[in-house]
Amino acid sequence: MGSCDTCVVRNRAICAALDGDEIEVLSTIGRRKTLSAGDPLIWEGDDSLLVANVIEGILKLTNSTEDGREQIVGVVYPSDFIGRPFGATSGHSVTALTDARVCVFARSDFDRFAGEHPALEHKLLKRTLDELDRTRSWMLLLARKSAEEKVATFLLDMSERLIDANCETPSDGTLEEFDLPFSRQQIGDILGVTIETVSRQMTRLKREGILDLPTRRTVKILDRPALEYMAG
Amino acid sequence: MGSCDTCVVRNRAICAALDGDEIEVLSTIGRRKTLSAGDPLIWEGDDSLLVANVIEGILKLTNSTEDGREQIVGVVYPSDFIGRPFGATSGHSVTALTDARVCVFARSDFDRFAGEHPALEHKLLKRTLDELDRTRSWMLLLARKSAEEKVATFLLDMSERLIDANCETPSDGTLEEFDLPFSRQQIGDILGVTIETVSRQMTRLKREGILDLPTRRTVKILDRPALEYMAG
DNA sequence: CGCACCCTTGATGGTATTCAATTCATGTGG
DNA sequence: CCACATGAATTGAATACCATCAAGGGTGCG
Repeated sequence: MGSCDTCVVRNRAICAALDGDEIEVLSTIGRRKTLSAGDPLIWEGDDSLLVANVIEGILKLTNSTEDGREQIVGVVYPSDFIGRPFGATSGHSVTALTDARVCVFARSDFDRFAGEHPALEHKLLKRTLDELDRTRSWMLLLARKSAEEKVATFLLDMSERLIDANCETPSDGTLEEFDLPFSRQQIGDILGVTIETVSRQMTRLKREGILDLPTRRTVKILDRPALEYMAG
Repeated sequence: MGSCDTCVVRNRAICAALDGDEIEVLSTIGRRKTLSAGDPLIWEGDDSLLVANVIEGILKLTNSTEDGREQIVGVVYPSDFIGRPFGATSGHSVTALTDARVCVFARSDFDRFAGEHPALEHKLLKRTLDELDRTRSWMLLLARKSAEEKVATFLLDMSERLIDANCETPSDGTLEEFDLPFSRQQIGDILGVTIETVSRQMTRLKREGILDLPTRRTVKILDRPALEYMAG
């Protein structure tokens, strides 16, 4: 039932393309779903049965080899879109990293609705193009950067991404202290290195006075220029 | 001028979404452009001024670090779409790998036209979603696979991609002998390894009787199951 | 024929992985 | 409240893999 009126991402998600009447219809085909950290939503290779908008929380998209090596190929935040419309199967798994709430649609329902609402498809297209650009830039990091550069790039990337999420954002637009929403293992899975390598690079950055690590999840950037230099 | 009537990719490119009258209009805003192997079309970071359809030839999309390391983040074939509509800047360079012909549009013209033709945007959206899936799968290869697995995966991928291009395709849908459209250096840039590593893996595959390499550009798969096993 | 370019092959070294042990944080029950 | 268990993170040592550096081969083209 229509809870779109109170939806916190109503104006940031692709739904923003719709007017009051249209959103009313969309709300009849979608439903809220709550996930606990670690819960899977979609499995790699499965039939593409559902798509969703993220309302709250963080989820990972992963690809795996048969022998169990895993790579995080994307991370989605509130207002981001999940799933594979207009396609038979999902190319990757989707799993909640934190407790999360999503707004799910049966793919067939969504496909039909989208076909009738070009403005919605337009927003989805822009989002997908952005995501493709971001993904391609990340390929350079995965394929060519050293572990040091990877970790430095990752930390700078996080300090940007978490600005919205953090209400105490300073006006100059940089966030020097924040809590990582990822474990060391997950950071490794994002960067394509082992947990030990992540750990060693982090402690080195701390030892060199570029970072402070008050707790395992907290990062404080002390020397941003140096970090940017290391990012390559 | 309207050369769409004779365009060889008319029914495969996104233009297939348009009827006769519409294609007439589109043809007035697009123009053919011929590229020689090595010619750049778009530079990474530049303002996004043009988009294009590939008519003939193969082009690479690349990202580079400041110190000159290059990664091929995508390869486009005839009927594929190039460029960044609805966006300010291009995230990657586009360069012809072979002699090529493309159909270019000023981005602003294309954006306007696309906005008025939802069917075109729909096709573009599907293409972009496909490309995003492919790109994400490639991330697993770049980040986690060994050089051996990378080369094996690459060769299998090529044997699939080149089926269309090759008219003598056998009915069973596998292509066991083909010419690589890439130099060893370019293969390295695609796989995120050095040219020497590519060379060593190729000769090893030959020595083990899995491949034959009659010329530098020609590959003949002798033992596909073994190659698939190596691909991981 | 000779030059240029691409590719191959060899020797060496560096970086990240792997395996292993220890420390640290968190939560549970006595 | 503290001992203890559990899982995460760190640290260390040894190894493997790939990059780098360097030289030589082959192919095609003027």
